[in-house]
Amino acid sequence: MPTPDDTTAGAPDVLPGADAYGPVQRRLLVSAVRCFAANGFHGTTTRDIAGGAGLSPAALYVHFPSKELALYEIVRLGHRHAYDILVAARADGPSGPGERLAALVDAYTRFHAQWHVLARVCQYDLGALRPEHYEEVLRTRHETNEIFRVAVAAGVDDGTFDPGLDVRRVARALISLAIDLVRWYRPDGPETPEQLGAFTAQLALRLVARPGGR
Amino acid sequence: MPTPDDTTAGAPDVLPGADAYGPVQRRLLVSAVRCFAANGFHGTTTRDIAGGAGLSPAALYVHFPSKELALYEIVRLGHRHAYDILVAARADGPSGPGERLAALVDAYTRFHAQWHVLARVCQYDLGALRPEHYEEVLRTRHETNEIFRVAVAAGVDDGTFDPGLDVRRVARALISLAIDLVRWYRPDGPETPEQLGAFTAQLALRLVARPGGR
DNA sequence: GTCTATAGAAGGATAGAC
DNA sequence: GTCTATCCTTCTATAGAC
Repeated sequence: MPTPDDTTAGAPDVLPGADAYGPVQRRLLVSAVRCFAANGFHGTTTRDIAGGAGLSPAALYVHFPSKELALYEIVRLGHRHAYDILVAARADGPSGPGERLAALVDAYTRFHAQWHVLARVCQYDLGALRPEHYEEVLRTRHETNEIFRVAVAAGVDDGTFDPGLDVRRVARALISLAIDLVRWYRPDGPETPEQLGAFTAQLALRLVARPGGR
Repeated sequence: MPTPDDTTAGAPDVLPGADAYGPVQRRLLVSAVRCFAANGFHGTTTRDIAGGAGLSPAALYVHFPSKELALYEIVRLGHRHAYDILVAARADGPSGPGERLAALVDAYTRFHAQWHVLARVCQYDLGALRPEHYEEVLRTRHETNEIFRVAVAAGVDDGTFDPGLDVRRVARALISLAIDLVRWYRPDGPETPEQLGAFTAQLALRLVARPGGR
């Protein structure tokens, strides 16, 4: 669906929901995401960002009041998109706690693989946000994590999962499995996002399974 | 064992094996680890590092030829220490594949929690290393990961673990569980490194268990 | 080995022409 | 909205006194 042509009009492969921006803003955000992912916020200059979008250094400030606000826009977009994907996965079709949890882990893992450039920025550069922006992002993260905790708790409560599970810790582990891949995932590797999602979902079901059950 | 007194002589709580350095180098490295962990390599100035050690900006260059080499020293120390801990855990006592894998995951998790400030730098700031230093660190990481792959394979081969396991992917998942905690672990939280290690080791055994077995 | 002082380069952000 | 030019700050690293 997305074309790699980010010079003209295509929605680039590092920015979901890029349609919400004008073409120049979009090019700047795409350039910023790539720069931040490669060198971190503090390792990226405003000249890098503008240059990557084919603009002069000053042009950045026509579209964003500061480098930090460009980062905030990116991080907000990424977190919002991840949240939306989980909500959609949760609503998808009627199913029991196992299927539902597997769908969530699958979707969350696929998200981090498919948008790994953006996801990397969302995980590694949070500390560069100003305190008020950081707090706002943390709120979204909390809601996202809560989806997993509720999904694990549902299976524990109705007896589908191991009743002895520590819900918060298990949910945290599932989130770790999905997120940590931004540290090592490369799109030219042997695994597709779909394969990674399916495998991680399998692991999730192993983690919550009843001891003797199958 | 370590005292929080890093002004005079104590081995500080962010630098294992600090005895290998002189007192001033040690103070500089401790300051650098804390700064890098808090703000990243590019977000840290040489003044921050020197100031944190109670020295003038120029003093850093008496002990390290550049900021990057101070980072390299830190990252090398952290990776070496993690590797040593795994080798020690692997050698500890006679046991089957399950006990051995649990011991590895336990030790690796405890390491990342106990030395979370250092571990954070080792995970987040690798990209700031010069290429030749980065390559060297990658070699150590490969050896570390190999320990987990061998431990998983041993249990698969002798039938203790699920024979259908994908060894590389499962080992990678176990490593993810241990490493990802540097992203969220805080020492003032409700869990001790020991509790985290024990819990993650439990999860590891669930991941490798035979489908029907207990 | 530590300091003060500073060189020399690069960074974030702005001014003003077009 | 984009450009060139530049302000002013901050940065890494060095010079030279003590």
